[in-house]
Amino acid sequence: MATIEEVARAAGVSTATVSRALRQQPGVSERTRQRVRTVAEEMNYSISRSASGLATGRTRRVGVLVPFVSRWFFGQVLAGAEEVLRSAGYDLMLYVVGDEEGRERFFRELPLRRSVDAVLVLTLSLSTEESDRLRELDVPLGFVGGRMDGFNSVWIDDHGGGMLAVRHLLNQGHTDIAMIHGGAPDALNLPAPHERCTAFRDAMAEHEIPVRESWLGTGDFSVSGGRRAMNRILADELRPTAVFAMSDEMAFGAMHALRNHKIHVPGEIAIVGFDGHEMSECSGLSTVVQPVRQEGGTAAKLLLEQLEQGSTETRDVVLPTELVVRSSTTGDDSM
Amino acid sequence: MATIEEVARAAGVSTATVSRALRQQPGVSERTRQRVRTVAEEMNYSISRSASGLATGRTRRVGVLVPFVSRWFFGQVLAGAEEVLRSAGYDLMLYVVGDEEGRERFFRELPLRRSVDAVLVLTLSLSTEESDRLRELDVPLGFVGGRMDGFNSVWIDDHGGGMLAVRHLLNQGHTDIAMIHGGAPDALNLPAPHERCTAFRDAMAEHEIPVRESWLGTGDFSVSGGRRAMNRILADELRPTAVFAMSDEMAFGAMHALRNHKIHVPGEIAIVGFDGHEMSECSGLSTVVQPVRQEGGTAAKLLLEQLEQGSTETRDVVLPTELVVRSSTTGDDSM
DNA sequence: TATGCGAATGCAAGCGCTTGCGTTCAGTGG
DNA sequence: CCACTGAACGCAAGCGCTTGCATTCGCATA
Repeated sequence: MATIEEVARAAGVSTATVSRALRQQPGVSERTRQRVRTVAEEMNYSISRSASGLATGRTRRVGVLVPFVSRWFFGQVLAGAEEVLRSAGYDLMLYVVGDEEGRERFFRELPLRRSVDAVLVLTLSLSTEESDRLRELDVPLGFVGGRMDGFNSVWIDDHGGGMLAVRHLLNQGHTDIAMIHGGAPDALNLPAPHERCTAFRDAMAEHEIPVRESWLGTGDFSVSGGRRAMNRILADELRPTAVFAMSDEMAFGAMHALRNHKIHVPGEIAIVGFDGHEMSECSGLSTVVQPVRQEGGTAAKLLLEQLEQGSTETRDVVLPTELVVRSSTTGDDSM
Repeated sequence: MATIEEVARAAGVSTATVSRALRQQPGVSERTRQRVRTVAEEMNYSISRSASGLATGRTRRVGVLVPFVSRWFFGQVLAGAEEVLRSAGYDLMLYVVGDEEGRERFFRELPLRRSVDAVLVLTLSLSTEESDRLRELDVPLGFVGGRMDGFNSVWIDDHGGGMLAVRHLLNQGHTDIAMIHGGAPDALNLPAPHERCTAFRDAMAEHEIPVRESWLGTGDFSVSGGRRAMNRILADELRPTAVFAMSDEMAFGAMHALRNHKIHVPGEIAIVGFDGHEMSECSGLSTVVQPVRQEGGTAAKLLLEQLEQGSTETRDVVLPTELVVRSSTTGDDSM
């Protein structure tokens, strides 16, 4: 594997010139630059990131933290970020810090210290200590899923989105509305889920409809959780006529539960989700669509911009949501 | 950010000793080792991967290639690999090479040259040139989803799994069986999908049942593709009584299509999938479960083993599949 | 022809580690 | 008491780049 030294010798120039030529820096004549490039290509030369990193102090690598990779939402966000990073010539180092143990270890050892130019946190709720620990890294930071001091933040209007969903149900004439939320401390205790909850209560309050507590279920953002929550709600003496699920996956679970109970959707119970999961269309699920990939991509872009400017100034971006109505809330589809 | 130099000075030893102490190498007394460790911790020292990499020629990084991240299957495999790599102290560099453009660029530039100790390819069918290009890297290679020369390979018995599924249908008395496969050149043109197809034909042949070509649909491994395929099959003058879908996601799509046509599952048409997708349980889908996470984890382990032994010898591992029967093929569940 | 001046290029000192080898030193057997 | 030994430790030469500064060179200007 050729080194810059060998390329320099082969091209009859110094290593300095090779370095400058290959990195498009000024101070090299066009003739020389071409020759160096050709020689380098012929020798199948590729720069040693380690050496380059040592010399410059920059790694051209971005660390990305996710709680899971195997869930649709995170996969999408990750894909969006990866695409932007890759086309900017940055490598992406993936850290999955879902379980408590891995997480604890991650923040203790902080393996990305000195090995990453920036860090992107995807929808992972950080404790104060954890975010401080990241700030100590002294590199540009990005966050998807809420606003965060010192982080370039990208999020959606969760409250607005939630209102969209619940008002839609209310407009259909529903008053007996149940809600399936994420989880106890709201699962990942992110602002997003909480906002959607608040939106539910606010929309109900708008119409002066009291919220029935036994119609509030917990589904930890999973399909099976959604099903369990729905079953629990159905165990109540009264039955709602509509359900607002805070994620599509929980909505899917709920729909399965309803099917098992032979309860017709939307005839007997209407249901609306949140996310715009790829399967929502097939399932005929009405949902609040968020631009998932774009969230990851935008966050990556903000990060790269800050990296290039070398500034410490962070930016915030709020992305739009949109209600897509399907057969799970309107009877006009065969269901 | 402290360097080894500063730690050495603070601990009153040479950098050599610090290096050896921290890396658990012999030649340091226990007393010294402890002192160094304490000092390093106090100073919040962390090694510079670049410098270390330059000096040793090893990066403690593994490159992972995936065609997508946002699909359940890939997410799971990736998660399995990540976990193993992380706990072995390796960082994972993610490369998504789904689209043709990114892929072409990836193999041309080969950004992981010199920046990775090993490469893991997840269910991505490589052309001969592409795999040769990886072999040129001269690092241990791993592959999930089939056998590959020069790669530590992990796969499942796709043919056996397919037989399991189809025989199950046959045993239920079905003879009119349709199949939804991945895609034209079998989508990612991996051995796996092809094997499952062959299994279908073999199982049918076992029972001397001819395959009806108009009951073979193409669903590109997606939910919507599965739905389309099912619709196309239903457009045939004859209607099958069972369907074998080569992936759960396509099976989900097919089930939605059936529901839209008000065709009862399994009463009128039974359906069996392949994968063990997390939603298969909720959907009551019978399926051939494969140990997805484990596939990623095993491949990572093989890679690490080879890395540690420094050998060039690769290994192959075949993981088991299992048929899980649910309500989509047996009527005993309310569906 | 002498002089000046950019542009092009080379020199060499790092960047922060690792590691082969030499040195020191306490302990041991003769 | 001395030579010897092995463990513990330090020296310093890299690893392959980048980059500030010095040098060279071609060419226009005086």
